[in-house]
Amino acid sequence: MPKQTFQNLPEDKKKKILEAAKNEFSRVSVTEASINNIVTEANIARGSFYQYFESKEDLLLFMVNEESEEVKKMVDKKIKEKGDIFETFIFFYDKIIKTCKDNKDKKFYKTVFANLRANDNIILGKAKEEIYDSLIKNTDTSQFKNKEDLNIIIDMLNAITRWTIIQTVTSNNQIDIRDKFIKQIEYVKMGILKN
Amino acid sequence: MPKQTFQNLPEDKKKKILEAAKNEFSRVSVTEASINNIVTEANIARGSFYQYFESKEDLLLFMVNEESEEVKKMVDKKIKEKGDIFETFIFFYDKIIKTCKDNKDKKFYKTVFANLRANDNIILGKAKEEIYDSLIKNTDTSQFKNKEDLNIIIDMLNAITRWTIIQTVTSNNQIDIRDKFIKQIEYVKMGILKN
DNA sequence: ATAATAAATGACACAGTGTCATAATAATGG
DNA sequence: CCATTATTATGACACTGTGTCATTTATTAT
Repeated sequence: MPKQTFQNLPEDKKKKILEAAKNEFSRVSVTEASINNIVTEANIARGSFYQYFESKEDLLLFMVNEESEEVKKMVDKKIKEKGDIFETFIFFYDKIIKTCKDNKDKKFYKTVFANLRANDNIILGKAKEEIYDSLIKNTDTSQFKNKEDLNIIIDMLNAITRWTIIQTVTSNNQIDIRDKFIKQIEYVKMGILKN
Repeated sequence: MPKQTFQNLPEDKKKKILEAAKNEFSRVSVTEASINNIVTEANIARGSFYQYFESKEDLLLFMVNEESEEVKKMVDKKIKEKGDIFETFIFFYDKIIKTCKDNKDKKFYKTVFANLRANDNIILGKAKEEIYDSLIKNTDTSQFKNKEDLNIIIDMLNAITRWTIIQTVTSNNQIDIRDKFIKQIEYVKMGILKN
């Protein structure tokens, strides 16, 4: 989280810094991002950056967090509606892709997702845990063969959805990919094999 | 691929360089890896590195390639044996994990896998395409509900396996994770829902 | 022995990092 | 109102790293 100093800043200054950061993080991954570029564009001294943030990772996390919270709320609502875990994961996928497409941030989220580490989650920070908990609590397992395996199933759906999101973001024919995704979810529900 | 100059080097010199590189790549991701560290440990001049390799990415790819080829051959053999795509993916998983555990390289593969980009595949280079082709060609789809969806199914299995590998490599209780993986594959085969 | 080819070297110019002592600005209260 | 204290801003500094290239050294072939 950004330091208090940053929080205290006048709105327009904050905005300018975040804008500059967004440009840099749209260009390259966090690791390759240059603090120099950010401070130059934002017209602040190099030292100031370190007054505001622990690191560039800290800054990026902060920028992504807000959106994570948003998605969390919507997913939470969705699962509570019908308890349908499959529908909810498709909804989650659509939500993320929509976020990527929002014109302003187009390149930003694309770059962020494409440069996730193998181990990183799409949803970061505590929002991730909270979504997981909500899914566990609110999923209707009455039609499941085995209710105790809910966590395993969520994990699997997560793996598939995550991979699809990344494919989508780094590709062009996005409709095709979504169709495949829907089919995959169907297979998970009903099985690949006959009988 | 390394330049001819590197290929021409005496074996022990090559070995020393690869050894140094392995240490560095075990420490941090490619992006963070320092060519300086490698040349210092290998006792070669900085300029020499660039006589041998295009970049550190080039070097890492070369180091991983051999293993990729190895895995490719074994997977190819496996799928040709019975045509069982599910069994083959589990076999693939076990193969990769075994590679990671090979004492010498323990940290190396762990670091490599943990630092994959979202979009990178576990198997790199042309070996990846070849495995895919072989799976498509040799899978027995006679029990499938829909033979035409084989590519979609492979994609899904790939997503799940990939995620499991990464979880395994970056975690401790690996047996637990493998068990979950087996269950997930079973669900994919038979479906989560009753009837 | 000499010419030609290949390999090795490290200085160079550049880009980026995080820190820190100091300067500028704002807030507080007597 | 000024003085003191707290907060914010600054950029030089010492580092570590990058890729290049003219030059030196070694090897090979004639």
